[in-house]
This record gives sequence, C-alpha cells and structure tokens, in this order.
Amino acid sequence: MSQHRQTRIQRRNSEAILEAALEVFSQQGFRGATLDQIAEVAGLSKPNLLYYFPSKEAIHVAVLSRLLDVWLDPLRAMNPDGEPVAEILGYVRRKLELSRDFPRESRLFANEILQGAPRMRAVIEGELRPLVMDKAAVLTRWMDEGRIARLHPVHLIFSIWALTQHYADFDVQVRAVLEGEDPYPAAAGYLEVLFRKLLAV
Amino acid sequence: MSQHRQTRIQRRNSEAILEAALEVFSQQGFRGATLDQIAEVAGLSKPNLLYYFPSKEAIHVAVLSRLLDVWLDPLRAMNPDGEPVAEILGYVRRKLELSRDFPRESRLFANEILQGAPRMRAVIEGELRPLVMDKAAVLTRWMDEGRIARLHPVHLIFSIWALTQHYADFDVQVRAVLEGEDPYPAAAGYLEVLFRKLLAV
DNA sequence: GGCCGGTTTGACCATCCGGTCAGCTTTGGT
DNA sequence: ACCAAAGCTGACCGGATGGTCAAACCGGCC
Repeated sequence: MSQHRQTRIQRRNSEAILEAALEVFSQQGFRGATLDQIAEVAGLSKPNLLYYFPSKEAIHVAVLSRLLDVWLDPLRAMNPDGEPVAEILGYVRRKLELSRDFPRESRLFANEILQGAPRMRAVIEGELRPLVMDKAAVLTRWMDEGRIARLHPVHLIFSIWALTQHYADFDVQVRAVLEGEDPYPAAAGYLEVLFRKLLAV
Repeated sequence: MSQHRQTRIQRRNSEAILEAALEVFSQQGFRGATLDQIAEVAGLSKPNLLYYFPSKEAIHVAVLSRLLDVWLDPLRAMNPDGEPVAEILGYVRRKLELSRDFPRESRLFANEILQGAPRMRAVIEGELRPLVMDKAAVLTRWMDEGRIARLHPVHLIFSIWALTQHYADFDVQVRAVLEGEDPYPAAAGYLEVLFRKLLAV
C-alpha cells in the first residue's frame, strides 16, 4: 500500500522488537543483552527476531538511530529569535523532562558514549557537532548583545547535558542518597535557579 | 613475613591483574570484558588470573572497592572549618582533576551505576549516603550563616558530580564536538565561574 | 476448499567464555 | 645441593549465545 511496503504485522513486530531491545540494551548494555532476553520481552521467538533484523548488531543500531532524533529535538527547538534566558531555561526544562520520562533512552545513549561510541561516532561528528556549533553561535550572539553573561558557549551546552542527564543515568545513586524520594521536582527548581544565576549579566 | 603473608610476586601480579582489569572493564563493561583480554593486558595466562582471584566477579569487586576510596576522598577533604567558597571550589577542582587523570576509574564507576549498581548498592547506601548527608549538613550550616547562597545542598553536590564526571564519562562526545581540543583548561575556568556565581549570596 | 506468499519455529551448529585440573617449573629456605 | 611450597600452564569441560535452516503454519484471495 505505502511506498515502503510494510504490512501491519511487520510494523507491529518491528516496533515490539525495538521497544524490547531498548528495554534490555539500556539495562544490560550491548554485550550483556542476549537475543533470548529481547525475544522474551518482545513476546517473540529468537529466530523470529532474526527474520525482522539481520543481526543483534542491526537491532542495536536501529534502536540508537531512532533515539538520536528524539534526543536532539530539544536543542533544535531552542529559538534564535526568542528571549535568551527563557529559551535556555526552556531547553533545560525539556531536557530534564526527557531524563524523567525516557530514562532508558538516556542510559542507552550514555552506555554507547561510555564505550567510546563504536556505533555512533560518525553520527556524532556528522550531526551533533554541527548542531552544537550552530547553537553555540546563537549563544555567542546573545552574549555579544549583552543579553546573557559571557561564558564558553560549548561548555554551557555541556553543562546542560551533564546536569540533566545525570538524573537519568545515575538514577540509582541519586535515589539511594535521597532515600527513594522523587528527585525531579527539587531538581527542576534547583536547575532553574542555577541557570538564572549563571546567565544573569 | 608480614601479618598478611604476601610475597613480592603475589603483590606484583595482583597489582598487574587489577590494573589490567580496570583498563578492560572500564572500556567494555563487566559482561563485555573477557578473562582472556584481562590476562593478555596483564601479561599473564588466564588460569594464572584464577590462581590469584577465585572468579571474574571477584576481580570486578576488587577493582570497584579499591576505586571507591579514591573517588570519595575529595569530598571527604572538604573542610567544615574552611572558607565556604574556597572549600567548594577546591572540591570542584579536585573532582575535575580526578576526571582528567583517572578517566578509566570514572567510566568504570559510571558503568556500574548505569547498570543499577548490582555490586555496589550496599556500599553506596552504607558509605556514600552518610558521607553526603554529613557534607550536606555542613553546606546547610554555611547557608544558615549567610556565607553562601541558599540552595538544595544535596542537589548542589549532585551538580558537582555531574559537571565534573561528564568530562571523563562523555570524553568521546566532548572531544568530537570540540574537534579534539583538550577540554580541561576551558572546563576548569568555566566551572569556577559557574560555581562562583551560583554560590554568591 | 485450495493455493501462495509472508510468517513462525524447533532443532541444530559453531564459537566463545568462565572455570577446572593434573602436572610442570620456579623459588627460597636450610 | 636438596626439597617442599609457591607459582604457572596446556588441555579440557560445560553451558551460554548468535545465528541458520528446513519445515510448518496461517491468512487472505481465487
């Protein structure tokens, strides 16, 4: 029917596989995950997985590439024509919501970078770097216009990533220290204060 | 000869194994690492590894427990009787130096937390949490005395961890964006400015 | 009902990997 | 020099795991 002739069954099963793979890969890492586990979570048999994807590696790559777009959307959404502090705080808030609502995605991404990004280096250099450079230029312009404090723009972006992703990636540690208390309400308030002070001219 | 009768050979080989295990575990994760790889890096045979340690798991635990002390030392070194801003900036600086000089340790730790800390949860709850609580109390006192801005003390500590460890754990990403430029000089300056602004009353 | 392409699976294979063991070599004390 | 203990290793085992395949199954169309 459509240009990429994909049946209902294909769409449903591919989706189930990618969802299950995200669950298992983000918990166990690439090497720690087994096709049997993914098949079990997806409710399919192992050979059936390999009917839809040629290999374990292909599943991993598919999950990662689907992930990256969602992951970069908040940065893309930072509007060069908006009010600087509001735009940056909005970016921080959206990124923190991503950590809260999609911790598996965050951990899978962290895992991949930790291992040296063997399957993503090309994408990082080809897509992430230009985007960061573009947004860094916007930040620099805002600094030149005196609308936010002068800071290293790229490290400013790094600090947003670090502070927000920490709550997803180190969730176990955070909750252990906080004795299980939900960290997100306090984190949202803390980060807003932090960036307001940091950006004030 | 000594109370823990350990020969020169034992000390040398145990050391070589732990060093090799750190190298391999931090790059590949627990499941991704193999005894053969560790043996190769250590310059020993696989059965010889298992002459010194009873299992792969035991090696991993040994590496992790040696790690934790070094990792928490900078926080322990924060002096309750010192000048607040200097103490906190000193902590940030030491933690960033740890990321720069011991990135493998940072990544191994990150890996363990990412997987849900299966082999460290007890230590985190029994050692890290009390230490954080203790230092959080010191920070709260400084805030009460009006010597630093009032902030959530535990999230303040989290933000120090997040911002400093990011440079070790996401090294590949950081360097990809910066086109290979050494991030540490700029990071040190950026973080000092950030925390000075944040802590100013 | 019968056919056909897409879908599913049980059984199987080859490899990897943690761990064992019997016996060899080296070391150090006397 | 001798010997007992410490240190070391090649060969092997058993289970896990990614991947294959021939055969069975199933749903829509004539």
